[in-house]
Amino acid sequence: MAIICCQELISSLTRAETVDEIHLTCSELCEQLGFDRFLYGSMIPTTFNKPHFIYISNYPAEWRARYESENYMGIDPVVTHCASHITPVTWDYITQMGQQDENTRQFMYEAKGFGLNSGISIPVHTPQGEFAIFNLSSIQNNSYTNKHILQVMPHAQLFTAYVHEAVRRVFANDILPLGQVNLTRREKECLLWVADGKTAWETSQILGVSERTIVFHMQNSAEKLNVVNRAQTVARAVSLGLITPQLA
Amino acid sequence: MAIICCQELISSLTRAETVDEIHLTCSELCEQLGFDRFLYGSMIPTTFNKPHFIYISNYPAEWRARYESENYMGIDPVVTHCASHITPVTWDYITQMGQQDENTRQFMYEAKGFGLNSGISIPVHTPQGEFAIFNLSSIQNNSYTNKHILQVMPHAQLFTAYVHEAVRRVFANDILPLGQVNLTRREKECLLWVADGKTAWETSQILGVSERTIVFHMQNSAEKLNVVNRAQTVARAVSLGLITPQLA
DNA sequence: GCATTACCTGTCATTTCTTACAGTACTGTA
DNA sequence: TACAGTACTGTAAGAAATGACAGGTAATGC
Repeated sequence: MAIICCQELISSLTRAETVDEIHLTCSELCEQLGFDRFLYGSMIPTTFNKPHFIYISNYPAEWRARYESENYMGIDPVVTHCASHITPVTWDYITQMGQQDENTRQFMYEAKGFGLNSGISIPVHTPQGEFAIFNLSSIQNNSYTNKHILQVMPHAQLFTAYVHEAVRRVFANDILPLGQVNLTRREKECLLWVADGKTAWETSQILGVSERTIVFHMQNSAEKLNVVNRAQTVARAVSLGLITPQLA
Repeated sequence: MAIICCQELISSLTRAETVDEIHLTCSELCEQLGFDRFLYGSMIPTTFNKPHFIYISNYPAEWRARYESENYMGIDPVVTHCASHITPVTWDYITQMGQQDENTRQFMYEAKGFGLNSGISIPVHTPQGEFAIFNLSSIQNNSYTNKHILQVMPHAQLFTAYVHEAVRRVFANDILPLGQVNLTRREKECLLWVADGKTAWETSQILGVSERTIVFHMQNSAEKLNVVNRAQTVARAVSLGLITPQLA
C-alpha cells in the first residue's frame, strides 16, 4: 500500500505550486513511511555570487537555530557524506563510520537530544550543480527501525527527486535566476573550447573567425553570467551545467 | 517480496569486484522486476581529455551496433531527458512528449523493432560530473506494463545508484584515474578563489602569501589535472567535483 | 521602417598569466 | 639519513587576456 501512496504523493508534487503544498506533501510522506520529522535542504547556485539555500522542514526550531548558530553544516557528517555520494544513507551507518571521530560522536549525540534519534538522508545532485538533502527521522531507536528504514528507502529516494524538481519549479519564477542564463550557440562553442584549454587565437582558428570575435563572445558570456574574468566564466558555466567540457 | 530482493541485490552490488558480477546482479534485478533487457551506460570524466564510456547490458547486439554507427546518442530523447533531469522517466512518457517530433517518433519506433517496446530510464548525476543512465525494458506493450512500471520505479532507482557506485569502485583501480587527483588543501584554496574570479595577486592578499606562491600552486594544480592553462584548470576542477565554487 | 538580437571585426594601452630560471624550509616516511 | 611531498619566494621576458574605444551585416518581429 505504501507503494501506491507514494505514487499519489509524487503525483501531487508534480502539481504543487507553492512551498506550503510541498511542505504538506512531505508531511504526509513522513507520516505514511512512519517517520516523525523531515527536512529538505538545498543549495542552488545562482548567477549572483552566492548560492541560494532553501529549507522545507518540520524539524524542531531549537535544533535548527542551534545548527545555524554553531555552523554545524561544516561538521555534519550527514552533509559531508551526501555532498560526495549519490546513495541514501542511514544515520546508523553514519554513526558507525564516525565512531572514532569525536566531532561526529558529539554531533550525533546532540541531535538525539532533539528527538532526531534515527533516520535516513538522501542526497540529490543535479547536472546544474544543485545539491540537496532530504532527511527523514524518527524519535525511535536505531535497532528498532533499521529494518523498516531499509524497506522505505526506495520510496523515499524517488520522492526526494520529485521534491527537488517541485522546489525548482516553485522557485524558478520567484526568486532564482538560476540556470536560466541563455547563452547563444556561438557563446557556448567558444566557452567549450576555452574550457578545453584553448586560447582566444586557437579558438578563432577552430571556429574560423577572428580572434577579436572570440574575445567578444567571451565578454558577452561573462556579462550574462555576472562574472569578472575568463577563469570565473568557465567555472560558472560548468557549475551551472551550461557547458559540459568532457562531452565536447 | 520484491522489496526484500532488491535489498539483497544491492547488498551484493556493494561487494561486487568485477564487471561480470555487476552484470549478473543487473540481470537478476531485471528478471525480478519483470523486465527483459537492461542497459547501464555511463560517461565518466577522466584527467585525460576525453571521458570514459562504460556499458553493461544485455541489449541486442544489432541494436547496440546500429545505435553506435548511426550516432543515435545525439538524438535519443531518453538521453536528452536524462542529461538534464534527475527523475526517472517512462518511455511511454518520452514517446508522448516527442509525438510531434519526427526524429523522436522514428527513433522510438525503430527501438521497438528490436524488442525494446516499453521501459524506464533512470538518470544518475554525481557531484564528480559523472553521468549515467540505467534502462530497464520489456518486450511487452506500454498499456500492459505501465502500472507495473510505476510500482517498480523506486526499487529500480535505488538499485541504479548502487550500480553506479559499484562501477566506480570496480573501475577505480583499473582504468580510470578520475576524481583520484589529490589536490592539497592550499591548491584547493587557490582554485576556489581563482574560480571565484580573483587574480593571483588578489588571492595572495586573501591567503596572506606572495603572488608568486599562488602562481606556484596553480601550476601544480594544472600539472596534476593534466591541463594547459588557468581556464582549463578551473573547468576541470569544477567538473571533477574537486572544488565547489558556489559553496565557498 | 525600426528596434532587437545574434554575429562579426578592428586597434591600442594595460593588466594578468605563463614559463623558465633560481632558491629555502618543514614534514612524514622508507 | 635520504627522500618525497608540501609550502613558500624571487626575477624576468613573452604570451594572453582585459577594457575601452571604433565599426559593420543579417535575420526577426512589431
